[in-house]
Amino acid sequence: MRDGLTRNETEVLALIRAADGPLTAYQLLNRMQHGPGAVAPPTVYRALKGLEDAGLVRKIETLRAWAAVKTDASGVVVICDDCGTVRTVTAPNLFESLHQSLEAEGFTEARQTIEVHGSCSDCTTGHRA
Amino acid sequence: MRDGLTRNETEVLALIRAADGPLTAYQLLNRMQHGPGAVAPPTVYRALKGLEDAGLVRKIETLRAWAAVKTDASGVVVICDDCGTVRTVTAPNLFESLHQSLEAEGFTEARQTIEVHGSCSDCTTGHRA
DNA sequence: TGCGCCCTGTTATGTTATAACCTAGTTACA
DNA sequence: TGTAACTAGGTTATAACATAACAGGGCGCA
Repeated sequence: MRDGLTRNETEVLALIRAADGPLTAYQLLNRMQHGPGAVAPPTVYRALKGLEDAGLVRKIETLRAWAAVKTDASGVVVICDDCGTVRTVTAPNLFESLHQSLEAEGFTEARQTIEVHGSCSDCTTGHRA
Repeated sequence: MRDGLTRNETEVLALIRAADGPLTAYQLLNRMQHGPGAVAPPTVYRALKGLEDAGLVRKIETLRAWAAVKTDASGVVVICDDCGTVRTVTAPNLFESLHQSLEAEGFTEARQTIEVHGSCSDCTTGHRA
């Protein structure tokens, strides 16, 4: 039974939360190496695994990077390719619709990955170049 | 203007179509090396890029593997974790629902990745262990 | 004290993907 | 014919991502 985060998990979570967008495992590794002590890839990946199991962090498959997005949210992951931010957008109908389509095929879903790339409202309306 | 497939593209497409499930780039590489001539990773990746641009194959992000699935199909990618097969399931309502949710957020979609893992009807009904 | 468990460190390696540069064939056209 | 422009492909090297396997230390507890 796990009731808290380990030292490495805490550090990784803090780094991800402090970042503007998702971070790759090796970006995390670099940042951790600026502190004291040696850090190797397995340290980062173990922490990410723990955080993912705890539902605190999620891997963005299309970016091979990790974001502080709740995994239990019934939302799709939305990635702005201009500013790099990642959010979830709730789309309850979507999951219902998906489930129905799959059920009709006799397919039993275990997990979905739904990631949408595009441009967020801030970037579209020209807040940035 | 491209009006046909190159030699490497033809070979890669044939290998993917002949396979039961998706193949990784390095599985393709191995199979191509059984033929005459040297083959290196860029050869495979270039061919995959061409086939993807032509809409003939698609990368399954969650598997880091490639399948002969049309990219223009308005369907979600469905992967059976038991037998490894990949198909698309059409879910027109889903894309409509997704588009509406994103529009409401002011998000302009460029491309979606929707992959569902689970168990297909054949495997669920016990045709296999 | 001794055992098991969890977390961490360490070394090495496996896997996936691309950069950069070079060569050959084809076409277009002055 | 000569050559510029383009496309495909080959080659070398390396970048980027991920995990296997083993060792040690701290802690709870019989």
